[in-house]
Amino acid sequence: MAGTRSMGRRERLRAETTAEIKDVALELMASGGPDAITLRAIAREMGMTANAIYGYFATRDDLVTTLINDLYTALADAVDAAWNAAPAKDPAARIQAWAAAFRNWALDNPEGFRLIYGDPVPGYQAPEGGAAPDAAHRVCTGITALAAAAWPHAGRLYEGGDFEWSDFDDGLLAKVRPAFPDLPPAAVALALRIWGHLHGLISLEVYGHLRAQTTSPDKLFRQELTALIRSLGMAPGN
Amino acid sequence: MAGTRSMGRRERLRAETTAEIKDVALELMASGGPDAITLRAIAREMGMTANAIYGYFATRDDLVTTLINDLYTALADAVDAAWNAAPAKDPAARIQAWAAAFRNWALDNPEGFRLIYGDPVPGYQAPEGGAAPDAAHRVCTGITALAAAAWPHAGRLYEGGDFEWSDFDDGLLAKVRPAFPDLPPAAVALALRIWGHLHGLISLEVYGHLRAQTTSPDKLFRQELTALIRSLGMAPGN
DNA sequence: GCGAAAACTATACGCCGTGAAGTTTGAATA
DNA sequence: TATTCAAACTTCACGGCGTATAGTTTTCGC
Repeated sequence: MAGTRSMGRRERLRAETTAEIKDVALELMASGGPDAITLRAIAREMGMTANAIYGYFATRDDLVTTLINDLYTALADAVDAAWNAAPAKDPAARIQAWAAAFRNWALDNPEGFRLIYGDPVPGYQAPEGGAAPDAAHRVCTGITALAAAAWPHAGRLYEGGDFEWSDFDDGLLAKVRPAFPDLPPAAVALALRIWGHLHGLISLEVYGHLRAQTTSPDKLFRQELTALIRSLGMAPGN
Repeated sequence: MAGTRSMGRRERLRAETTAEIKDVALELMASGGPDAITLRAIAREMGMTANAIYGYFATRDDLVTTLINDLYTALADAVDAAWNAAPAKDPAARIQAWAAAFRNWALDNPEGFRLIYGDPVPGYQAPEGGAAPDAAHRVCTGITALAAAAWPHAGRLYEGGDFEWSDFDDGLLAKVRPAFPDLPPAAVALALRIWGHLHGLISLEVYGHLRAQTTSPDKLFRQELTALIRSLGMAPGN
């Protein structure tokens, strides 16, 4: 927690308790799935009463929303880091690193993935401008960077499709267009499609649907990456 | 329900009650999401006691499992029908019809889609050889048919990848190999990847994640289909 | 008509989220 | 230092949930 030092004792304790609630909630989720996130269970674990948590989160759904925000931000951080760690001179390697980081995060945090991309809260609506939409836009921007890196090779394959800027969300464009001023709308559409491809395989795997079909999801994902790089007009490394 | 006529009065009533329980459960799910499937709510709607349902389903999860089986079978029927309705002479049209049917079913039955592909029951494991794995294999077989139809054009693009028959589930292969005796393992891998592509875009849309990025998911999916057909070495129609 | 089995109800237990009201605690102020 | 007051926390309560156990009613086969 940043700035803990500058707070008064009271605020510091409050911040620590808030953090502990979230930590315990994540532990419970890791061991028992999203449904195990229970105010009473958290309180039990912390030696408190369930109602005490209402001093920190207005409602159980509020707590879950906060967890989603945190997790989505962590996911976005992870893929950004992988992207930045790969050599900028080698777009194919960057793309592979990005996608592999995405899948690895999902496999390492399956319950987190479910919480982010599933819908644990019935009728849950992400608040406008919250951390989760921001993280979602970061992820999409990452894929757009991926598409942008490949656009010199792939553009001629995917241009057209009569996409216009008005087809996309303003918040997303606010992140994407300044970063890649020369990119056409078709490139953003390509990015969203790539997102869909990766998300599909990963979520089938995380939710256990792939397991019923193949014993080698790793191999399948590797093949997917190779095909992705090729479909972007580039040559896959190693 | 088949064979209703030949049953005794008792069995008939029993079958009707069972069907009503499932119907009410589906209605509740449609209006309030999977969490609204509650034994007490169903019983209330039927003018019964919640415990009466235990005469028909051993547990709430059993009921949900049955619903998943029914829904997955309905989905498999829908895509099979679309496939068969398109002219066999035009593989591209068949593929497009299949994929469009998949998406339409999902958009028409979003809660059903969640029930099938999400994980409403924590730690839920599909029983071996049940209706749901069977429907899953049917869906995968459908996509394999799709890959098989395109294999004459697409094979050279996707062969290799060192896939072997042992990489795939026996139940799936039992359906796939007799139907397409000449197909190599790489074609099944391609089919699973295509499944992933479609599933990804559709599930992002059903779960509301696409809405935060684009206002034209239809256009995006149309583009996806065009790219799919092209990536299979064929020419997209209209 | 009768006995058995099936269908259903009644009651109860332990979970859950959450609201209202009361109590403790600790920091700021007079 | 004594007082005050808000924050932190507890207690009690309500209704909803799945489900186990036991009891009651209905209905079919003989």
